[in-house]
Amino acid sequence: MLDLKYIRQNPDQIKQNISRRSESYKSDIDKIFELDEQKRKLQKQADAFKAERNSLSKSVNSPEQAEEIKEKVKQINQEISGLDSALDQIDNQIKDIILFIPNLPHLSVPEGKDESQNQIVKTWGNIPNLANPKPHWQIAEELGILDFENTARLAGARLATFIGWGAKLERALIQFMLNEASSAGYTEFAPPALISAKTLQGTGQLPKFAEDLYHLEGTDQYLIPTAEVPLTGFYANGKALSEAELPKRLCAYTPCFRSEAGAAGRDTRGLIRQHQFDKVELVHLCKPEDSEAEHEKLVRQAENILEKLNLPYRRVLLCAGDMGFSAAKCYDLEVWFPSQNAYREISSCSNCTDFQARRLNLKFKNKNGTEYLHTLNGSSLAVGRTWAALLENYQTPEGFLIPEALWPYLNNQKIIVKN
RNA sequence: GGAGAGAUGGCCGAGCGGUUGAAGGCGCAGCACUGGAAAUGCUGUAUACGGUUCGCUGUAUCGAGGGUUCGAAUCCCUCUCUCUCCGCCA
Repeated sequence: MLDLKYIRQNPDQIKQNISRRSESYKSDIDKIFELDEQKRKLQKQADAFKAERNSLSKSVNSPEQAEEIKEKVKQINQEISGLDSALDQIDNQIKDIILFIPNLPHLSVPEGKDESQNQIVKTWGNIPNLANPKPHWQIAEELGILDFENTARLAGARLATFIGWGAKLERALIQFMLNEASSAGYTEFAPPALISAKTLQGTGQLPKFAEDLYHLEGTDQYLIPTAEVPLTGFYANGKALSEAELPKRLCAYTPCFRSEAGAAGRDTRGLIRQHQFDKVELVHLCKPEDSEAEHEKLVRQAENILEKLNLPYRRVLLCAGDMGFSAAKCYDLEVWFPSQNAYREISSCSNCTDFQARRLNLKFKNKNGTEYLHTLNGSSLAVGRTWAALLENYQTPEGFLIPEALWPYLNNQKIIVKN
């Protein structure tokens, strides 16, 4: 959520910046500016009436005196309730608009409307030299370690079952990723996969992206689309964190659930786009002045996983028009998929500045009072896509090789072949 | 799911219709005392929004929402959460 006070003071600057995402937000800013002016005018009037009522009530010392002012206060109360309900209405109107406006792009974010204008920051690793690379689903189904067909009958499309070494590899990757985060100083969490509408509003998935989520009928709960939601929301309990405990660096493995509305026809085969997938997520909570450095640190932590698994990847800085709703700046990590002859997203690392913190009321305390935190999140990594990338990049005619970093997690198994 | 008890500032805890935005204590900060510290003493110590001549000042907030009243932390209603007991259950 943008800062109302900041909109009030710098409407033109905000309009200019937000239109880097899309011109359509300019009129929203104008509307908010207008409503805010009305609101302050009404509040001033209401406060004056309330002050008068308070001083009249305080002046009462006897029942007789109360009789004298009853009529007067009743009139004042009528004025107040009229003004208060008008204020309420304006507040709701502002909220209805502001909750749908995305974060302002950071100054270092390049101009651009879509992914074609993203900037490749770096490229790492050697692309394997494979004659006719098979896609991961073919390798996996030949080995009998991944199933889509029976799963579709059991549960529906865009869902998979890992079997045997496939299941073990999935579990090993989770364990490996969590251990890497732990040894880098992250605190491990195991949050619920159910989350309230309120928290989703706090992190920015609601109200705008409701159709992307699974909603539990008859409740205000949803399945989490990412552990970012419970982790970022965890300390939003109204109590400010102390400056000394910052930065907080959290990690969690969770399943993630996405309806993939609007993705019909895209990535229909394989593990790239599923309704349920595993992910290890990193979240940083820090002081505003630290968030850029924390962002670099977070991306490096995710890159470290790819490097230890020796998977070729590149880092991409997203342009203003391609960033997610809550992000002010975002790096995507893209891993090489030989069968597609392309890099595909495997992690998205965002600096959300104070955007989520303001929605969640997430603050810390310093000498001068309280201040909104900056929140950052990133995958480290999407497990299913990592699983798929390993099979493709390490494929052999008979199966695939396990990268050395995972040997300890798989009883020193070094290669998976058909038995 | 059933029965009961409770929710007050960073923490503990008083208040149960008006000078209470909230006693008292703890904690924290500053000052004094000290060679330094402890102990002691004094002073200060919620948040949000608005106005401001930037000194202040108005409004709101005692789990949340609504009601009664000239006036609500205090009375009434609804909801949420926590604890205890019972039931059910991985």
